[in-house]
Amino acid sequence: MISNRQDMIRNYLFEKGQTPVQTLADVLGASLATVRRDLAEMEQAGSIERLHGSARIASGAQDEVAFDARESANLLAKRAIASEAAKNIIAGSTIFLDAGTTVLQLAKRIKLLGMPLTVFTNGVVVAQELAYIPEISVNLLGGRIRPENMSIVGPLAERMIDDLWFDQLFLGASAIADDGWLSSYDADEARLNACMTKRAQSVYILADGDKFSSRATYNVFCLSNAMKLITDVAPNQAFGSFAQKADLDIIYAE
Amino acid sequence: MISNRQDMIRNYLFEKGQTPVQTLADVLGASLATVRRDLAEMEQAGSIERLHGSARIASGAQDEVAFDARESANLLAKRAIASEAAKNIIAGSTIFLDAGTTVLQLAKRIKLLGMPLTVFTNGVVVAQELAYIPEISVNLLGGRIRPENMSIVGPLAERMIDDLWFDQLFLGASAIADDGWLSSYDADEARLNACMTKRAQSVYILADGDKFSSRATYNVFCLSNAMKLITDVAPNQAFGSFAQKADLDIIYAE
DNA sequence: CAAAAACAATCAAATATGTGATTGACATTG
DNA sequence: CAATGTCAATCACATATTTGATTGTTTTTG
Repeated sequence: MISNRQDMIRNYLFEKGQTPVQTLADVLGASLATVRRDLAEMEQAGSIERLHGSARIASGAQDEVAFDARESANLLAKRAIASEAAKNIIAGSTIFLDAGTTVLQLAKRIKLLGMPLTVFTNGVVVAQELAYIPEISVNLLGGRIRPENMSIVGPLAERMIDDLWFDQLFLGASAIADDGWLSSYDADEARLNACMTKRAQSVYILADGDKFSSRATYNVFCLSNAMKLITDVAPNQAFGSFAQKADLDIIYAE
Repeated sequence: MISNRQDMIRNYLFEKGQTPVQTLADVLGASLATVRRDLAEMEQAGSIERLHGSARIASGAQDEVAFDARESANLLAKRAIASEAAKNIIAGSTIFLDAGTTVLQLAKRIKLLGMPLTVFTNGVVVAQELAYIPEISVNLLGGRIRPENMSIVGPLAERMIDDLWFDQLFLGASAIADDGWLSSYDADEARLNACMTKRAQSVYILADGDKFSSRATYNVFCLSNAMKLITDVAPNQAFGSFAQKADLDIIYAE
């Protein structure tokens, strides 16, 4: 249970910020000595910083923890959606995989497919997941790395995508409002996602139930009946009426 | 010693290919049961394939093992060279890091520098190493991923590099012949490396002693006195005379 | 500078893990 | 289909690791 407790410490520090060692020991039901040992290890590994009597997430590791947290959030739903999405992939085609955590699960599914494919992606982790599969040729967009989710964004990436064409695009969503608009927390990412949809034959949006009825800062585009939405639960009334009006193609996983 | 033994199995299978379980048990001095358990784990993890009575490296994992092996080969020398190279980096500059295992060690050193930097690289692992450092802006070249060392190569990468300019370029070398020619095992990588040198103010070549007096298939370029070579041991007679004639700038680490 | 708190180091007990031998089930081969 | 070899599961034993208490030292703070 060692790594488990360290994960708990990480998560606690991430949520509550700087915390006294005593508090951590209380919360975890472990002794001070044990907590201190864990903290020493984690400091060595660079994921936290210790002060006298307390600890906090290392300034550089914030994004890393956040990414891990998002990856495991609603994991079962993401897996189900990914499996459903994978059914639509045909051997020999050229597909684009977005850089979200849901799409990362799709990459893990694709790995098991054993199909020849050409994959483009702007997700560094996605690329790494597929790189060693001999049947799959993996290409990465160029540009600035956005550490929050290890995605590649910026003008260099946008320009590169303009010269490409994909059979299928698999896009994760940060937030989907009831009026059908997708939005993102990062301006560059929103722009890039919008660009992608213009360069693909067919577009799949992957979103678990948590993403509905929420908005992020930057609009990406509005769902249309040219796209397919893959999700795990039936959306609410308000979105449902939009979906019906827009004749939206919704696929339910599991 | 658990992971150690599994590493030994991996390496043995990598060198000798498909091997009976009995042989592995003999070589490792462990019981059949233990070896089988290890094999079961490693199969689960996807790094090997088991047949009846024997095992071999999984077809997809060849490159991964080879990369790990290269990373730990002559590690101390690489670290020393990396430390020496890091001394030349000045805060606020824009540098390019190649995708080799020696340069990966340099990235690990840079991580500890705590300097603001703009880093471009064609090494996915290098990019990942630095991505979470807040002071450092990391940019990745776009293009095809060459799984052998997780580098990005190909025409897309070459085109992208043509629009960029770097203060310093740090280049790893696969092989350095006695006549001063660098060479590489991959055509694309050789081309890309050659391109890089034209886009940088100053060029540093990082090469441990193992790289001297050897040649790979594809020529990259010939060392000149416009470049600096960082290495750990004095090269041999033949190379020495070339270095003197070319007025080569050689920096010795450690 | 003195009191209080936090710390690292050490130790013994508890727990977890790795290990080889044995068994019966399964697969391969002639 | 029979003989051989390979396998996964289980057991008991040995070894490593984790853990909390205790110690003396270091750091902080009033």
